[in-house]
Amino acid sequence: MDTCGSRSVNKKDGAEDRALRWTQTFIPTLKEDPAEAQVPSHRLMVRAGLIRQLVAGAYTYLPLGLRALHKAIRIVREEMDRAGALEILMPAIHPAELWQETGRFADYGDTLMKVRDRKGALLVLGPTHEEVVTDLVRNHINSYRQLPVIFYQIQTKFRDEPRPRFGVLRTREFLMKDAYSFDVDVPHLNQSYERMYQAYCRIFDRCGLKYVVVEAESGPIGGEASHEFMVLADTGEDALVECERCRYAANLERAEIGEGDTPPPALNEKQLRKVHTPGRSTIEQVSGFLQCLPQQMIKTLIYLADGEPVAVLVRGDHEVNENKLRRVLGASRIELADPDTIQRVTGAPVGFAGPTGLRLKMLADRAVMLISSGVTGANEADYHLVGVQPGRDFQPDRVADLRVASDGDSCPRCSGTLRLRRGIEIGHVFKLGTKYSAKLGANYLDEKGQSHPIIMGCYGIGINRILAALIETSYDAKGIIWSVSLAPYQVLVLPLNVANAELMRTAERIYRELMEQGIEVLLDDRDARAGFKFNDADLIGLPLRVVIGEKGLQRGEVELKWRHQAQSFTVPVEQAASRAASEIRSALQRLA
RNA sequence: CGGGGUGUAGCUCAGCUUGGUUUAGAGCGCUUGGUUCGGGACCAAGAGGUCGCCGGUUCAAAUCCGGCCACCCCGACCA
Repeated sequence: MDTCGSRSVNKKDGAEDRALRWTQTFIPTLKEDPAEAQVPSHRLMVRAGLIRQLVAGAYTYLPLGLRALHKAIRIVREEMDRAGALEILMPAIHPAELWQETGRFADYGDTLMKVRDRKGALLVLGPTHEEVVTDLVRNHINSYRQLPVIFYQIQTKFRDEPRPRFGVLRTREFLMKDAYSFDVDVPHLNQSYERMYQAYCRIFDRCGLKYVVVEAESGPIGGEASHEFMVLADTGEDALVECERCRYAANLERAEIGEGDTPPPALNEKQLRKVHTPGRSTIEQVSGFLQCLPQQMIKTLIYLADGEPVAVLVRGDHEVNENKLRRVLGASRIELADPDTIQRVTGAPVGFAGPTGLRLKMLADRAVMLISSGVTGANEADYHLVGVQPGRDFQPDRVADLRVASDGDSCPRCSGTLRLRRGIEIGHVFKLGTKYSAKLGANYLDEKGQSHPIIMGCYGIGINRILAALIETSYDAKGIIWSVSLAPYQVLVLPLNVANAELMRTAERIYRELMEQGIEVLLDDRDARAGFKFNDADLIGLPLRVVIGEKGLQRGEVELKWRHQAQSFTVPVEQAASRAASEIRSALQRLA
């Protein structure tokens, strides 16, 4: 590109600091909110000139956004290296056959992006890389002497999401740090896992994020244990619970519930009695019709566990947690039964099933057993039973924690209370075990020459989400409030009047001195009014602002202001750069 | 995939119901000149649009009808 063309208005600028002068870089700020942006991070990232959308779920990172992204990448890379993980770079295009080997070609379904090459061969755009690393390892690692090893990469992933949304929070193309550990046995896996877990804590601490670590379901990736790193935000897509008293926290998909359920008020019905409830099949309809509370009702759901029908009882105001159900039953596949099956096993249409007289394997949530007199379906169309007493009128085969936790439930670990929160998932660590190594034949030979599948773990971080999550939790009415560690630049030098030569000389000097001290600085050399520049400064949210104005200069002073603080302070001109530099250094120190 | 919404200038939107005085508009942004200059200034003159695409109705379509596409929202789904 020709840099000497029409844009070189400021002739004194060399190419070397182009990115450091506002007039020479590209920061397209917007005064108005973009119509499509719903959440704060999306709105502000667009308005502050960090990103622009190309299609649904794919964004261009502009210079400011890219700088912040690079900051996050750098922190992640430093901590991965420090934890002893080895950086590699795997391809984004994978042969479909590799995915068919593990069965995930089918499991991933439409989320997998597929392309055909010129020969007609089917390729997959990698949504994650278990298959590819495991293929690498099976071909090149075969001895216990080569273990343990952790590989990681920072690479673009592709997932054809059913619904990309919330700006950079859920996209079809995104940057992910994915790491994979390989160990000889579970104790060693646990060590690798712990190492990654600690590295994640350091990464997110350094980013300045406030996060909680929650116990999580491992999802379709499989495995036995997993934790998610969540940034609490009302706009987050994930629901989780957090104990008010102890450190217990879990994704809602996983959250256990303590035994402290309080029984609902008893009905006035002591005897079992059949009542006519024409056309009332939902909890809402029946409780309204019979003038009872939903929590006095017993909801009877017929599930198919690996094809076998089972009855699952929960209180009317509760929901079944299918993950818990699957685990309790030891089943691999759980689904709600179809209407035909329900008619066949209960003798009634959907909405009238009940435990009394039901000849089926029956599981009940603990809260159900505390109902002293309840309402439930009569296994007969248009009839319900009232005065139902667990133990007397039915006896489940098993009582367990089967429901989705809700706000106010008791903590499974202490006597505290669980609170429902929303969060943004920024990192996830899993113990995979041998799921992939067994399928792909990634084995090692032990000291005795015996072959075993390698024990794996996998560890992901959504790099783009780090930025979005930070902004989502750190902004005000004026704009973004960056942490020092992720900010695209650390200091903004803002001369108020670029036409004043002496003032500009001072600004340039402070700017040079800051650069010499290794501080990342942006000089707002635009010929614009003060208010305009202040508003843009607040919008892009650089941590420290140095304002050089005529009045201050007459007193020999410049103004320093932290973006996150309301008050500014003045320092003598000659100390401005060193003071700003030391402020930044100590702020960085606090995050390290 | 189901339901809803929106596509008009770089951005935010009006105009569409009731087709023709609209030669397609406003504000912001952009260009030029001037006045201003510590919290999104003012005046003047400009540049910028196949009204998402294709077809239909009509003497006449941004406006009515049909189809398609894109984007957004709710749900389902999902790291």
